[in-house]
Amino acid sequence: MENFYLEIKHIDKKTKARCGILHTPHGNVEIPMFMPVGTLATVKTLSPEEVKQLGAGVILANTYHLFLRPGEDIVAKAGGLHKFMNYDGPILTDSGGFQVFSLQDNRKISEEGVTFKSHLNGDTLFFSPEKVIDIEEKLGADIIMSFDECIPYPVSHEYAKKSVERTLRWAERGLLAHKRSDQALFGIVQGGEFEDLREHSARALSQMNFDGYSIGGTSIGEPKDVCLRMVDYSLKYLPESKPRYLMGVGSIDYILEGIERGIDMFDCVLPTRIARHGALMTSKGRINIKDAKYKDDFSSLDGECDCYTCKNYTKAYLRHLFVADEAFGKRLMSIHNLRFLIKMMEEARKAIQEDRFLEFKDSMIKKYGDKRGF
RNA sequence: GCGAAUGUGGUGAAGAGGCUAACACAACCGGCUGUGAACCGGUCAUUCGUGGGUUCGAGCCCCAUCAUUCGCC
Repeated sequence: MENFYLEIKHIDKKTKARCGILHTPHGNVEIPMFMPVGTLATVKTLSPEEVKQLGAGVILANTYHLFLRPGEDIVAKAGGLHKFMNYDGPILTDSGGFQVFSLQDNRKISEEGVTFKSHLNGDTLFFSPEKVIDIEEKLGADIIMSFDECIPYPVSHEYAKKSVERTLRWAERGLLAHKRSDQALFGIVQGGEFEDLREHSARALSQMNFDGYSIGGTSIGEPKDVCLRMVDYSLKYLPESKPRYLMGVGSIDYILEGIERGIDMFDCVLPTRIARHGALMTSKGRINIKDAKYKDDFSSLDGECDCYTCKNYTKAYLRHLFVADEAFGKRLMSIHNLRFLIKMMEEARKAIQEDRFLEFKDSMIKKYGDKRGF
């Protein structure tokens, strides 16, 4: 695909961390980046303008959810996702592989695809790699993901192998089915915690010439060292010239570990979800705004933050809004958490440019080291 | 002053003689990682207005007392 490519500007001298620009049909974005999740074609509680103001490069939306409601044909009729949700920046659609994984009890996997039951009304439905690509083409995101099976952890080598092989065949089928030339298609490395399978998956996908590659199957309850091993095994065999996307990772330490290893893109529901539930990422660690100690704390959330929330509101007010279950509170806290992560990415890019990513990472981790991880 | 009803945690209350007083809300504290998620989990009455009695055993039965509410003077 022509108008989609990664321009690597600099690689940190002491690590594999890299920074640069990802060119997409809806604008250029800097990497490494964090992508806010807007499953249902909206980052919950925020307007597209707000998301943009936070400095977010890409918004994620979900094939599975939009297929169920309102349906890809409605979105196509609206003129595609960008018009439908009034966002002119780059959009990425996840394939639904992860959703099918979380539907575990209500699905059946075969060579052809996955039969599953809608979580909305119990309808029996079917996804094949071709069907998913067809939906994603109708949705019209800039980056689309191929349909994969996200295997659980732990899992036997035997099952992981069988699954990886099938996911590779699905990747190939998706690639063949993909017709639109204005959408980048990413392949997804799987293979559980097994080095040989990750290698096989990454090598095989690399030969298929996707526009980018992502690492899937992490952040599903495995210990941190296992997660990082899976990333290492996968990354080793992926082409350096293409964007690399670590799916579903959004905690501060994991993101930094990922960047150090050469990951360019991250997405996660964590910042927005925990914000709606009253947890905030601050330069002093995580805080739960509902704690009684903030009842009369009229200081800002985070003195080092430049977001709208921190510049204009106090902890006491945020706590009040949260306790009173006011929508505005969830919005203010989502703004903050997203800005916090996005700002961290901005600082990480700068650190990479200046060959001091390791120092940056260590100082960040030191700040959070004794606190609970996000 | 007389009559009636009711007294269980911060609140609304279950509980009609038998294990550690249900449940909900509030409060307090956690968690959430390609959003089935404005969700989930934990803690929260050594004690039933008070005092006495009956009973192997009482929040539940009896007596007294206090309080509250309603009705009548």
